[in-house]
Amino acid sequence: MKLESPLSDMSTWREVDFALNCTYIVPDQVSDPSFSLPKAMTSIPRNLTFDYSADNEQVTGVFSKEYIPQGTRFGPLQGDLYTKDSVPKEANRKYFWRIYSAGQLQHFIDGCDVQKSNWMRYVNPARCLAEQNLVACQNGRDVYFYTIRPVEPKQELLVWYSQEFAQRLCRTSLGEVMPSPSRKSTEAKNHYVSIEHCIVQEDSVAASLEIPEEEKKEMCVFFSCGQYGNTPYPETVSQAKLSISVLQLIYDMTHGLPHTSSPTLPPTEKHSDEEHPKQYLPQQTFLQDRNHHPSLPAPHRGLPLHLHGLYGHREGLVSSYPPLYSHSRHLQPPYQFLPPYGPHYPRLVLPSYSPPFPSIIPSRGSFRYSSYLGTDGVPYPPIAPPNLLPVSLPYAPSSQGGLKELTPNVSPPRGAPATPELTPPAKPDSYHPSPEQSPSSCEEAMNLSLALNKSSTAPRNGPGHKSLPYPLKKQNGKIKYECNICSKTFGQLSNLKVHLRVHSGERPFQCHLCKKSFTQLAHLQKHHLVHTGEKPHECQVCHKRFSSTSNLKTHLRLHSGEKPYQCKLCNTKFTQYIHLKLHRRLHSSRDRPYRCALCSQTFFHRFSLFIHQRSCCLANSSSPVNVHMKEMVERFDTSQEADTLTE
DNA sequence: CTGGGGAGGGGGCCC
DNA sequence: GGGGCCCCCTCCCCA
Repeated sequence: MKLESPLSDMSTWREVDFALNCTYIVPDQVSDPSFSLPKAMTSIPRNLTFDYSADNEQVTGVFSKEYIPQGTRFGPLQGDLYTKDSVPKEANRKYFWRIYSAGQLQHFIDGCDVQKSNWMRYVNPARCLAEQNLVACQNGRDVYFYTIRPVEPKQELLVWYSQEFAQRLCRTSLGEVMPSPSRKSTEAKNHYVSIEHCIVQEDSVAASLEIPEEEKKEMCVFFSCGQYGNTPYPETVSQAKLSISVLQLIYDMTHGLPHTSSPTLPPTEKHSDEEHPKQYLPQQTFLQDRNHHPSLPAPHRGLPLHLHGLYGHREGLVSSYPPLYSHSRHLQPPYQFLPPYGPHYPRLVLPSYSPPFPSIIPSRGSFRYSSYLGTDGVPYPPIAPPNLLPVSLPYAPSSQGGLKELTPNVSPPRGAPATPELTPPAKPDSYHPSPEQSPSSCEEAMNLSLALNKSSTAPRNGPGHKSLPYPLKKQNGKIKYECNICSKTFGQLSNLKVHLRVHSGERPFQCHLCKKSFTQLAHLQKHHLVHTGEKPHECQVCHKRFSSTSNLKTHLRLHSGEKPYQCKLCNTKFTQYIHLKLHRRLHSSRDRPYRCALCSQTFFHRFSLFIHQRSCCLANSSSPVNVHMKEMVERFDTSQEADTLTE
């Protein structure tokens, strides 16, 4: 059984890891005030679309219009903000999201009001892992949705909480109310039995684990709640306990039982999704999917919707099967993280994006960090030192509410899995959290700025944060402004501010005609030529006209005969670098002259071989880190920078 | 597969 | 300091 899907790589991520390592940022559409629709409708990004009910009266879900890569961030969620004490009495809590700070509930984001909220309110909760493609994370004080797998065109976006998110909810919602399985009371044992009976039947996964027999049941439950992999056992068990508690709460709530009764979940019934399209599945399907056991049954399809924890009968979502993501400390970067991408996915977050082999890269002025974006423009997954990261992003999407919704839609259960207030906030230590679940780790998840730079003197706030003192550096006697995300420096603050849009996803300049938006006015102005057909730049030789000087310059090479890009293997020359790149693919690996004596891998450049032998060849070749290093070396080897190096 | 054009994005410099 | 202009780079599309 292999657990090497891209998802398995993200399964160990904490919320901060999503913030750090997400590959693409998709900001909301900037609402046009002339639209007669509320922000919740108009803010939807271009690559998404709504699905409507048969009468076109209500939004029933959010679908992708095109392929969306794994590791894409949407958000943040917008809405009214309420503190615990300022929640209006008449508030509809079904769209509440709870925001925590230092383990304490800090405020709610209420997505109910379509004028104040954004499109994310319409994202439906996933019924099982198999269909979940978004994970909700609290980064800073915002909630973002990250794609945890590629989303195919016309696929519905379905979200569920991150592990940490769910744990916060559970911890504060359940408190001491739930029986702790660790007590091994009769009650708890019954609890185990019923859970096992209903959820963990035929589990061959746990059977394959080398854990004490008597504890496999706990593991099974744990697996059923979305956990898997080689998470250290004690931690795993604690997760199982938590999940059991949540399951029980859901069951009790939906059966009108007091929390402490032991559940007897209904027997398996077979219903097709067609018959009950919106019924929500418990986590047995997680077990199947995650562990590649397609043959395993998927019981409990007959469970009523609320039993699956989407929207409780009182208010909002109940977190019934949250723990999708282990918060294991053994974070592995998402090395298989680079699917194809589309034009809507700007390059983004490159935390501390120094070259991968800084100590051995020759110091050349032309060797820019952007080289490591790869020549195909796809950023490498960063190897981010844990103390360097983007925290809260600097620019909140512009909020232009004040519009009227034509077709009000405020009725769950369709809608995002909000985080309702189930019970009064619990005492922090109510269920003996493991070290991983300690308030400190909780704080880490919720207040990234505190968590990440505790030992650093670097500014704790995100770029563009109000209080951000832009880090200054002196280089050759000149003041440089440093980006605290990617450490790139700029001679002028304005340049840094523009640069920060790369990370924030802010695109303040929008084309009135096609609604495309840009980071710089000049780009918008250039773009306008697309619509006007204007071509201001004329070739003096053939009088052909071009919209940009760059394209004219490329064109002029045709007249001059200049072909600056040459293949080192066959000496073929090209006028454009992209052509050389495509050409080079034709050369098979045997054409690469530099071969590693240890692993037989070949390279175009000696220096690549040098890097390879000192970085990844000798290491365990199957480790994700090493796989990533190999990819980096491969990209370097085929990059323009490598060509410019002297032997 | 090659070659040409179109378009977008990042960043430096100057006003 | 902010904005405008310009250049370079990269990628995509298509013949």
